[in-house]
Amino acid sequence: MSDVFRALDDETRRTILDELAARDGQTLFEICSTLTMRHGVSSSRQAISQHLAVLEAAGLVATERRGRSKFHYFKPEPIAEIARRWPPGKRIDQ
Amino acid sequence: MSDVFRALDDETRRTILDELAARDGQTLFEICSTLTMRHGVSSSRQAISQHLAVLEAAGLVATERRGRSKFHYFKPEPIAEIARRWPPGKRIDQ
DNA sequence: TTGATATGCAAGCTCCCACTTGCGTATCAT
DNA sequence: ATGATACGCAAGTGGGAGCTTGCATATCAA
Repeated sequence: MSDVFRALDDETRRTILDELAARDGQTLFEICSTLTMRHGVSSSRQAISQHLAVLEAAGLVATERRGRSKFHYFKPEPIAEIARRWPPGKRIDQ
Repeated sequence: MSDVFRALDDETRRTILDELAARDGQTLFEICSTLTMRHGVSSSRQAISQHLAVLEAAGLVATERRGRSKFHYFKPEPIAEIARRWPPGKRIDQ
């Protein structure tokens, strides 16, 4: 559970989640490309790979290997758990 | 916006939010006491004070001064924004 | 098999974050 | 005014996170 918050505490990892939420099932190289093209991110391949490992350990990304490629899928469940931990409607203030 | 994720990436700060969500409007000393009593946390007063400053900068906690006491209130809005950024029902997988 | 592709592992470096420590300030009771 | 209470500021320290670098592994095409 604490891995989720640590994983989300990084701008590059949040951008990766945005990108996977838009186009699911990308490989590492595809993610590296789209991060450089569409978003202004220009990190190395190893950096992105380590970011994906952190996201996977947190349960925010699931992976599937086919051949020499590894496809990545966004899993929104851990984020829904965050919203359930601090629901907005417990108090009546503001 | 990135301050919210950084603020949530700390076990003590998350416990403070839990505590304020349960009993809103506590002072710094009250928070120090309840953290030690109910939860197993035993941080110094200065540490808790700095944690509250981080939470306030992120918009997760609002404060109100009366006399020499400062009362702290939990604001769930930034967390609702997180849930809105990655909604669960965008895809049909899982 | 050879070479290219796609990814993984591990050590080292730098920098930021949480915590401590010491002092300072404002408010209240006596 | 004096002391006690409740909190704030700022410098210093230790540990962890992200990034790089270099090498290793596995898959596919020729």
